Amino acid sequence: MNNAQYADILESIATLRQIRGDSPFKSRAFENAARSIRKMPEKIEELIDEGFDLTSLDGIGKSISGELHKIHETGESPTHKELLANFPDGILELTRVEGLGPKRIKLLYDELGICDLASLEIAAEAGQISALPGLGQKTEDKIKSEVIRLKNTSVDRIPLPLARAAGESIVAALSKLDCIQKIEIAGSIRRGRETSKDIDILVASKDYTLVFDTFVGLKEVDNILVRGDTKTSVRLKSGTQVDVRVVELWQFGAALHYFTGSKEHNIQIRSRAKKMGLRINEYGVLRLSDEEYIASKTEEDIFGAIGLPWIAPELREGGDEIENALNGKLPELIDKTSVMGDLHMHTLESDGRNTIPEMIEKAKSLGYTYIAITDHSAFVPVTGGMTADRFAAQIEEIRKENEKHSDFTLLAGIEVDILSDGSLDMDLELLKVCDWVVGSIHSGMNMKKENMNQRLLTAMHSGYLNAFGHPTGRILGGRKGYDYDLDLILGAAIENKIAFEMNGSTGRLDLNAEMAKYVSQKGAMVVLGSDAHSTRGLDEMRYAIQQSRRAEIPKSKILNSLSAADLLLATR
DNA sequence: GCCGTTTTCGGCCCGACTGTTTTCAGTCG
Repeated sequence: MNNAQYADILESIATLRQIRGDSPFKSRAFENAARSIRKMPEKIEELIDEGFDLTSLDGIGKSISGELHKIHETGESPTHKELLANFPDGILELTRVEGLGPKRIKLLYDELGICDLASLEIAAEAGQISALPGLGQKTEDKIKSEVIRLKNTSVDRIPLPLARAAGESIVAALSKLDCIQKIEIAGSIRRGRETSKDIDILVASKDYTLVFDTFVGLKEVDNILVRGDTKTSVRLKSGTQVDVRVVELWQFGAALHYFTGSKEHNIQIRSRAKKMGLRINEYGVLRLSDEEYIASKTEEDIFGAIGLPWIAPELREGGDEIENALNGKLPELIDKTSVMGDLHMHTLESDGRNTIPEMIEKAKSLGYTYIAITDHSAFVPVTGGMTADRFAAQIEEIRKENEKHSDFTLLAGIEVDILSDGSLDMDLELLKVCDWVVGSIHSGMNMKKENMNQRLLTAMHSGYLNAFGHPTGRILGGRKGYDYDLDLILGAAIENKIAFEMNGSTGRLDLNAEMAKYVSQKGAMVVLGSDAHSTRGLDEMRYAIQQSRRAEIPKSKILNSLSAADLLLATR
């Protein structure tokens, strides 16, 4: 059983206990433990086998440690089992219904026996819900439309790049208003979580009405969920929820911090403030003794008021970031200026849409001093990949093009297919003379684990690879990824100086932050790549950068933070 | 259930919005 499965059980316990009406603090304890386990790179099973004391982990005490041991031994938690005996399994799906929380779910179950979406729909159609105390016609109508919506949507979370793109389009539209003084995407998108449940946008303006009128009138908007004085939420036609919050300019920093979250980070920050005789809300830091706001304008002010340095949004997940901030142990994070070049991109030579000079021009505008062109090899026909002849010709072309630039280096590279037997889909002599080789899997992804291990080991030991492209093969919200023994392949990669890629392209984010942190801590180098198929695609480097920040990867572990000359030395 | 800049016991963030209420509970982030 992997960490996610342990976390799922703890989360299920948390939700069921809420519905049962237990202390909300006990529920939260299970949620905290679940989150802690989910983002931990070490495998909980191995820790238990090694006799590691789980209570030393964040949010895990004696009781939950005991649960975890029982799950390890028997595959099931007694607490979970007991809860499931009281409530049918399907009751958990009711939490997806907007407007239904634990109290109402319990009421619906106790009074009407509602235990899943199907029985909820029947009761709503029969008018039984509006007859319950505290619930009326509007609630019943809303439930009906929610059931219809949920029947048509299987996923509740959308991949970060899509969420950000949707958010930026709304920001662009609202920014046309003269009354907007400041506008920023907040929430999980700002923190760089790989999927988002909704899009949070913060606005500073004096004309709240105009902002909201414009917002709800946008063509992407399907319907208005709530509209108040300072906050409006809509659902887009795509199904995504967007929340817009408007504050005064002087409150922007406080509001940005509040609206960025995470929820657990905010709880910890506010608890700390409380102990210092302060109260933090979205308007600022309030000194309780005289009810004066002592900080509001910037996030730095908010953190400063409680004796902390500014903490990067990517770190605000309610883990150990506050403790680290206090001890001066916040990791140094890279930013876009740390990335000197992009080492994964495609051109018209395979399935890209732009020429080499066009890619160079865009790369220069991003501040890069080098790029590697890495068109596909021929194995997967749909990519229009290169045969040996074509690759040889492209290397020539790249050498000539490189001559034209004094302040920029164009590297000859390739994204070569790792074939089923682990051999590489290219003339090996050419791999030897080119500058940069990304090895990737694009076929036979469902191979059995043992075979995949052998395939990758063969490739890793070939002596030709510089990087392992999109190393898990997962697609966000889609494909799960290849099955192989990470530690085994990681060892071979380190031995052969092969970097693991953090691929920023839409839908991939592969490696993700958790795995990247793991491989980096184990000693592997990481390379950030856009996997661009057009000049615009080069912008997706920012997702690789942001995930590397979440993973707390130091600059010294990022291969393309080196200059071209040092990169070539390091990969010899 | 967890945890400790005041704590091994007693706290555990804070406010907006809605609907069903005649003053507030429930939900949400």
